[in-house]
Amino acid sequence: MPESHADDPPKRAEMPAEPTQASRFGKARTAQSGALMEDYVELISDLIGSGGEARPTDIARRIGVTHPTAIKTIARLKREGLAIAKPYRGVFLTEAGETLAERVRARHRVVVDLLLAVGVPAEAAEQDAEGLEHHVSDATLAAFGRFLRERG
Amino acid sequence: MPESHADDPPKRAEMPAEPTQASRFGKARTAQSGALMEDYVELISDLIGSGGEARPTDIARRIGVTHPTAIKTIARLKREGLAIAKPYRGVFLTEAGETLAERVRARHRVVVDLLLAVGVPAEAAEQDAEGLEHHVSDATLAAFGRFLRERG
DNA sequence: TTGAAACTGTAGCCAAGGCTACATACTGTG
DNA sequence: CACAGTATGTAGCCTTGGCTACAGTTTCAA
Repeated sequence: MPESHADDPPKRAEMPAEPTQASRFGKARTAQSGALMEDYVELISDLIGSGGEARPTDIARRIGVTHPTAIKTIARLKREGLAIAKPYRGVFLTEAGETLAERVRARHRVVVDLLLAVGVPAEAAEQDAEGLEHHVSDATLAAFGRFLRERG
Repeated sequence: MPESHADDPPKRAEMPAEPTQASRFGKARTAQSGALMEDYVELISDLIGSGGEARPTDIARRIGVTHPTAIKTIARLKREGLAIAKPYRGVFLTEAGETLAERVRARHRVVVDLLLAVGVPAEAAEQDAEGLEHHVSDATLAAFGRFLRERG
């Protein structure tokens, strides 16, 4: 969404969400934006790591969307400097993309492990983690790690 | 999004996501759709329960958006049978809306408690719960409840 | 080597969820 | 009771993330 246009001076009428107690909502909402990107980056990294190639069609199938949707998102990945892709030649991650992928993957693991540790059935854990992981803050992630370590 | 159009017969070219191992993504994505609705419904219920009125401006401020955005979302709530609102007269929940609100509230509590129980700092717990709760499946919620009861 | 099949890409549409700008209704004071 | 100020509502625009339809490339097997 509003990807920092750097043009605020004019007027700015209604300033929403001055830090009242409940503007926690805003945070969750904004965070949600990057979720898709993270999924793509993680998947691309996996595909390359385990097979060699990340083709748009495979990505689309794995994410569960049609290929034009995947291609459009990949274009956005490129715009944001996370991936590179020449037409008909597969998708690759930039340095930044790889870094992000690694971070996402690590977080995913911790979330799944935490869910399992508190007794969530394996299947649900894997499935829910996909949705949950994008909303886990650093503080919470750290707490999860601690919990897992302290009761192995 | 594509809210079940009941019109598939024609052609349907590309069927995305036949249950391959990784179509778990789709689930998380779809679930995300209802998140906003849930937040609104919960908030409206809170406002009514604790003060008497749920006005669009208050809702907007609490959610952290401008009032036209809130009004538009409230319109959607009405369309979906979760709320009723006559112009200039505040927003109220339907039976269905109240039921949903109660369910959301209960889930929120469990999620926060679970986070606290595994050692997440209170502030982060409250904040993250807002984003996490919409992705917690029934199975996982049940597991959370069990965990809390069995050690707590 | 040549074509059919599969993959890739483009165009154009839609709904959700944001925003700003403007218009209208309410309400409470003076 | 009038009117200023606030709350509501409307219009119109934007981006994201979906989709279908169609067009252009590659590739692989006859």
